[in-house]
Amino acid sequence: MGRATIRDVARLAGVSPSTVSRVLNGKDAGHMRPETKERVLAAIKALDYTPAKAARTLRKKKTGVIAILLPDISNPFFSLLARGVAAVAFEHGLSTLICDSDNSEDKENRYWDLLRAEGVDGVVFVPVGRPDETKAHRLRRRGVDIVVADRRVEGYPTVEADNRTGSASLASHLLSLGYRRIAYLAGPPDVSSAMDRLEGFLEALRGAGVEPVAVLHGDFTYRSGYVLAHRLFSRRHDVEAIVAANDLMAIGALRAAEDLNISVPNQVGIAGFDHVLPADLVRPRLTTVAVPAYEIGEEAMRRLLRGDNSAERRVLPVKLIPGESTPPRGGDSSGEEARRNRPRDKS
Amino acid sequence: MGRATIRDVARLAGVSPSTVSRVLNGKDAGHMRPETKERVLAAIKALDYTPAKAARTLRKKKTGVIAILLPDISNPFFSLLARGVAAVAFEHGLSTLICDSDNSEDKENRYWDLLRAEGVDGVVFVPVGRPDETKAHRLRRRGVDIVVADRRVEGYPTVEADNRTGSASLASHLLSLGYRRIAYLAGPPDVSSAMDRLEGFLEALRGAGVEPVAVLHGDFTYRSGYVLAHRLFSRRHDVEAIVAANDLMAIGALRAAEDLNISVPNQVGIAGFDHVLPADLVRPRLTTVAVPAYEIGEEAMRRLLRGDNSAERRVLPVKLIPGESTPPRGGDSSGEEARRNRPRDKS
DNA sequence: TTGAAAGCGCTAACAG
DNA sequence: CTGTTAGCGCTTTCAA
Repeated sequence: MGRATIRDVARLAGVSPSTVSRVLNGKDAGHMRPETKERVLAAIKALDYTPAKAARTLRKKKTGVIAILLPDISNPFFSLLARGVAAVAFEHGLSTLICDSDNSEDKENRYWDLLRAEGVDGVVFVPVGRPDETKAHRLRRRGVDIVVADRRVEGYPTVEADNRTGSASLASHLLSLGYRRIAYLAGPPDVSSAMDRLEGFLEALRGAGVEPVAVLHGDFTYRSGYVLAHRLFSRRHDVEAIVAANDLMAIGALRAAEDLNISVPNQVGIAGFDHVLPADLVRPRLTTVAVPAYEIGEEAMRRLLRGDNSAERRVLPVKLIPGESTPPRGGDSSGEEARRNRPRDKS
Repeated sequence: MGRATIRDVARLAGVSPSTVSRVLNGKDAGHMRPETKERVLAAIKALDYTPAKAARTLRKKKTGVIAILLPDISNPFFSLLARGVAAVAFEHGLSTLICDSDNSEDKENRYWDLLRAEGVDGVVFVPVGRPDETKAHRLRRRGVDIVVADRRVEGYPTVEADNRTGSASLASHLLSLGYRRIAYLAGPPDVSSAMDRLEGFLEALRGAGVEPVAVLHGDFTYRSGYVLAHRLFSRRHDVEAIVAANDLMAIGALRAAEDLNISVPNQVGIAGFDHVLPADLVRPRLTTVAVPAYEIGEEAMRRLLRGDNSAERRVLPVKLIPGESTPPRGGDSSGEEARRNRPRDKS
């Protein structure tokens, strides 16, 4: 019933606990009689022995556990990122504790306390907003490495996507297709990736002498995309395209248009960011920018393993994915597709 | 640098370690001088002390960690279920270790070993296929509770959805709408929920004297739905409806139809199961059956907390969600919607 | 090449 | 009401 201990194994093998420990830890390099080792191994198998991690942790002050603290595991972008982290961790014999802060800074802070008590060896952190750095700092001071993923936090190693460039290329793409009256549904102002996307977009637009017809801030959820687009459509009737800071918001906008009998892409074009699965499932297929979520997770975990604590930013490239939701429009585009009718619907 | 210990706190507060421990564990019920407690609390704060979990675990033989072992965290159904588990666990001060077996029985088995070493207090288990019960049994023999979620494993407590009834009601729904030539895209034969859905469906069909035109097995992924439907369409041209064992496969079928220029729902109706977010995002909106994934997770975790080890099955109700992907067709339906043209496309 | 002994940080009798 | 003591299961000097 009660699990076997190292002493049980030692007794059965007729050796001392230290010897068993040495076998367990591969500290028998060369200088251990093969026969002794055999006996120990046999005893381990006979008793179905597994070393208690807690005891080992207590001695070594290493838990073999890393955590990933993120805002919402049911968001496909984050679950992909988490998979990337876990895969690399698993390869290196580390366990992954997934902590879902549920988009709440309060819960996030409670998780920091938990992680501290748990004694995790490292944390991949996707902050909810502008994080209360003190919590993270305290852990860090105790020698726990922290790598921030997908977003930026001052003074921390970061692995993120090239949001600025990607967003700029999306803007150029739309401009080249003939879109001019463009509204932007941004993410939360305190999230770096959201702001990078917004700024990259505006910069490219302004570089071409174009001003957005509106910039509204949401919170990256499907719901907020729907609400913002709905509001926008009821206020303005001249929008040619809506660009959202992520795919879920873009899909929300798509649904809002649908509910208002505004045809996409005939009357209005829509684009997103991330290239998560739903962006491909939706019709018209979303024009978006592919962000390598899984790879961001992998790279963040690798930095953790490397103990790379420099505040350096690692930026992964992104890729424009043209979809059917933004067909060519107006006069100056290449226009290989037949022009759709684009009557403007009043109200 | 090195974290403070209980002795440091005791020294600073001028008390013994046991007193600090008592404060920490709320074992001061009534009989502790308030002033003493104050001093301890002050010392704890002054030293920014957090008890080391490893040491506590070593003594109490409880880690305060539960695990959820599942096939794919990036599947929206499972990530929702995981959230339900984690939410209840968090409420009770337990940490959740999410283990993603990546649909591989081998990885699943390696995770069992890890969980054993980790000394988790309980496991919510969504098996990949028909699980190698020996691994789970060994843990169980050590007093670790295991609750199986979403699927059934002989001899284990189970929390699942009423797949059979839900699938039967979906079948009846389609029959009442006038569908007769129906193909079924099933899940893996060794997964109980897949088989329950299949059997419930066939039973209802046969109860009405109808035989399915085909039954093909896939693996619950979007991809397999696409492939199977593609194959089906190229072999038969008389299918009136495709019903898939889950929404992702149904969406795959939707895309296959699209790629073959078969109009949904005009030429063929499509239905799924689960009611995950993508089912609502897709157009036509999918007819499906809502499965309470989050609640399954919550209930599984609650059983774990209760130590309810009986092999009893807890079955949660599901709900038919009619969508636009299966409009009324043929003669015997109520037909509140205008009939669509339904020419059969050859090739 | 192996064993003995000390102790990681905490909790739980048992005293007082 | 509080302190003393004895480990939990493991690793790691230090000796032999």
